[in-house]
Amino acid sequence: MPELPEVETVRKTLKQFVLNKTIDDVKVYWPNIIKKPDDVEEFKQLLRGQSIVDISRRGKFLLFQLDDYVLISHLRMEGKYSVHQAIESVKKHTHVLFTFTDGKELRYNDVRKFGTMHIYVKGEEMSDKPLNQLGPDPFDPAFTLEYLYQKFKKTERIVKSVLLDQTIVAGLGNIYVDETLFRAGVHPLKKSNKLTKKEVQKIRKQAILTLEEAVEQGGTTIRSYVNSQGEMGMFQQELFVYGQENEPCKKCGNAVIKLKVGGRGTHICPSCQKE
DNA sequence: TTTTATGTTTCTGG
DNA sequence: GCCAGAAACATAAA
Repeated sequence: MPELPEVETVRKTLKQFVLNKTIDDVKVYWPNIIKKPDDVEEFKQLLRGQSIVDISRRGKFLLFQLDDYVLISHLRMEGKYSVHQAIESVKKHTHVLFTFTDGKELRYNDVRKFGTMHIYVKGEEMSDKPLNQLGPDPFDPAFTLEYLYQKFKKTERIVKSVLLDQTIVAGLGNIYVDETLFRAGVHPLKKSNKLTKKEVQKIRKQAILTLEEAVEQGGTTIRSYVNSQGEMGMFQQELFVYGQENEPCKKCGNAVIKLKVGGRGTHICPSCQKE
C-alpha cells in the first residue's frame, strides 16, 4: 500500500503517540514478519527496556530509533500502526504488539502479512539489508539530474521499471510513478537509455514535486490506507491518471487508459504520453 | 462460485 | 542482466 508520502505521514502521526515511551514487552502472532534476528524470542528480548528516541524514514522504510537499536519496519501492501489502551480487544490482523510501561500498546496490523521487521545495533543498519541497497530518496541532494541521467543511460530497461527500482531512487511506487510520468509527458514503456536529458530533468522535477505535494496532503487513500490516527490521505483528489481509467484526461480531455507494464497496472493518457 | 486485482518486494526459470 | 511469472497472504469487486 504505502509509498513515500504515506510512510512519511505514518511517521509523523505515529511519532506524536509513541515518542519517549519505553517498551515493556512484545508479542508476535505471525513470526514470518520478523526477519532479523532469526529467533523471535531474541527479537523480543532485544526490545525489552528500550525507549523510542525518534522515528525516521528512509524510502518506504520506517526506522524506530531506540536507545541501543534501530527497528526497521516495512509496511509492504497493507501494514498499519495504531496505538491502543491495553484493554481494547486485539484485532484479527494484529500480528505484532508492543506493550509500553505506561500501559499503552503499539500494534502492527497487516491484512496480507507481507510486512517485514529487522533489528540492528544502532549505526550498523545502513551497511546491511534491507537498507544497504537503497538509492537516494527523491528529496536527497544526491538525487541530482546528473545522477539520474547516468543511471538511465546505462540500461535498456523501460523507464517505469527503473523508477520502481528502489536501488535507483527510494520511495516511488505504482501510484507516484504513473503520476510522475504523466506530469513529465513520458510514456512508461520508453527505454531509459533513449530518454533525452530534458526528459530526465522533467521526470526528476515532477517526481520531487508530486511527492512533496502528496506529503502535504497526507498521502493518497485509494482503498485502505490510513495514517496512525486512522485518518485518510487527501492526495487522491489530485491524481491525474492513477485510477482514472476511462475518465477524461485533465490536461487534454482524451480518455485515460489502463495497461499492464512490467506486471503492474499502469495508467496513461495516450495523447499526452507518446511512446 | 470463480476469477481478478491490489499502494511491495523477492525469488525462480528461461 | 533482464523479463515474466509466481510467491508471500487476504479481501473486495467483477
